[in-house]
Amino acid sequence: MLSIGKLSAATGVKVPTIRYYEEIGLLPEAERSAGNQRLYRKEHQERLAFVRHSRELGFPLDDIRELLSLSDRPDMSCAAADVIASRQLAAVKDRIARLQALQQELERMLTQCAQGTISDCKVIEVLSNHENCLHADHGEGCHSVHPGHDC
Amino acid sequence: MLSIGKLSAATGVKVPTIRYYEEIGLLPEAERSAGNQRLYRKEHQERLAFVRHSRELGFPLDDIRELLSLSDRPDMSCAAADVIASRQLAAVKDRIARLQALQQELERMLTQCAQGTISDCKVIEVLSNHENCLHADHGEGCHSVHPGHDC
DNA sequence: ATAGGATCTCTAGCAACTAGAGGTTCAAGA
DNA sequence: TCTTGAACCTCTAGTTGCTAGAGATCCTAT
Repeated sequence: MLSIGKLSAATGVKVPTIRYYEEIGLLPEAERSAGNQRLYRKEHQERLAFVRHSRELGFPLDDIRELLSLSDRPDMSCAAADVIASRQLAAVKDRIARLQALQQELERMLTQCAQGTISDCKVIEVLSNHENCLHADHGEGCHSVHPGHDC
Repeated sequence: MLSIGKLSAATGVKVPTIRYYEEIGLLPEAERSAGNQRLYRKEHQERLAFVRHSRELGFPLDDIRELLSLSDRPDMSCAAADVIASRQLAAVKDRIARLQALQQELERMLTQCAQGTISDCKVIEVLSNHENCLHADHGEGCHSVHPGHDC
């Protein structure tokens, strides 16, 4: 039986975060000691490790909730888990592509900056002028944009 | 003189977001019509476009606030703007590296998944076992970890 | 027995918005 | 000119995934 502090140390998840996970139903309610303190076992530790690893992989808590409910039913097909992971993979690839474009643009900004005054600083200039930017439009087009604005 | 809706259409920033930016002091308080509706000019539009583009590049609002105050003082050295952009570039590179590791791991998960049942689903298994993961430790080590936990 | 670290609950706050309620103003058509 | 309905106003509350603090209680080691 682990205290919440030990569980935290064992999993690398902070104490208030563990309580938060319990509160939102991601972890079951812990047993309590005579003095009302939470007590955990190996199975809780494993579940929490699962959550932590999934979070590190970028899964939102709702997806983790779903994955947990899947792993509780080991006789089901894993197609659902596959779908979640695929969705996540697509999101990761998309984020990488966007970030690489941003990286290019930031590098361009920085190499052009002549270390002069603000009035000829390319950083500010690039940020001011949307026209000659590289970073927009990767795949599904310019997101969250109003009609009439083409970036 | 543009209404807030026209400004929104012109910049691609949603109406409530514009009001929010004004509320937090990122944009100056707008003039008002006789009927208390906000009115904007070209300079507001430019400032908002600057904010939007910076947000797209991932700058947090506080950095944008700083960049805006820099661009208001065109006689100063642009070293400060450089610092902000460099910081952002470093953050972007770091995020790319992490995401690429995640991508690898997700792909590994998915290719190993035999489309069987949950009980032999690699997706769930990989998420359960932290030991054989590739994604941890990129540069500054395992972040946000308690002493005693080595990931 | 006691000191002080760990735990408890509760509330509030962070970024960066988004959504809704309930009320007012503006612009275009009849 | 009137009317209608879209756009605007303010205000509050919600989102995600936590984090920080207050003030009280518990547990463990000396």
